[in-house]
Amino acid sequence: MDTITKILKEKGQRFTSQKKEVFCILKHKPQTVLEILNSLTAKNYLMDKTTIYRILMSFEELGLVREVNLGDREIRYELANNEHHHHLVCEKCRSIEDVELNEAELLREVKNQSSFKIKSHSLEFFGICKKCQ
Amino acid sequence: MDTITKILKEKGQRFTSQKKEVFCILKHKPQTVLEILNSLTAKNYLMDKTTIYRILMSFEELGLVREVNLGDREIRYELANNEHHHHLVCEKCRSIEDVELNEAELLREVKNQSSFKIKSHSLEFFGICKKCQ
DNA sequence: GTTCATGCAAATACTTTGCAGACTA
DNA sequence: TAGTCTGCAAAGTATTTGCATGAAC
Repeated sequence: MDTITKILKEKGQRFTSQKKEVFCILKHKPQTVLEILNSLTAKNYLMDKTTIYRILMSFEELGLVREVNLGDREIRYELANNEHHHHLVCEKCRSIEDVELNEAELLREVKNQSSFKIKSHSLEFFGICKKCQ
Repeated sequence: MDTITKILKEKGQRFTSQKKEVFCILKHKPQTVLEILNSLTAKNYLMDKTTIYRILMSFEELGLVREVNLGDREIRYELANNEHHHHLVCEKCRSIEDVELNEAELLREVKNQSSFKIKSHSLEFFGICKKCQ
């Protein structure tokens, strides 16, 4: 929460209460714009949809937030600075579990194959959760 | 192209020329609905947008097609049975490079951590391509 | 011939834009 | 106080739905 103010300040941007709320709500899990809106409403924090779109766009450009696709034709957003982790998505109940993996080996493999300069990656697993099996 | 007719038949579905065209167009690269429409138009094959939506939805349910997110707020579709591979996406020019990786080790790691039954996964890398560096 | 699929039109839903007023620094 | 940000309204896109016609088997 401290880095965010610094990053915003560097770009001459303001740290508003709306930005704070969006940032906090994203700590829980990746969410679509509508889900974020609903989460905020549930917390009794009313905010216009447009503002959410604008904040997400700005956060994404600043590298604070990244997109996640959980395979249901929706784009979700999650914090980028969170401990880097990946998702197990249940195709039945759509629940999300987190896993932490060591992907150093993978990155090395890519480096060997290509002169592409990797800055980030996204890795999602799809299947059936314990409950639904 | 043979498996597809079989899979469709099993579900009592028809193999139409529209489905064939969508299937073929997806061989080249992951594309959004609009991109598919444009690719087909360029080939002089006119098809209604609605039909593309419906075919993609059906292909996805049958496991023939999967979603890909290249980080630009668009959902693209690609063939699922293609040799399994991953993407290097250039954040500057938005070009896509393919890589093949051995992810057996990763899958094993997940298995150790969770009783989730994995059926598929998606892995994308973001960064800067050789040209744009 | 039966059943499923497509195209068109219309209805919804989602996202972006412009601008006046509010707020941060 | 200057300059950014927000909310509202409206415009612009994208996606879904319903139904009549057409195509596959």
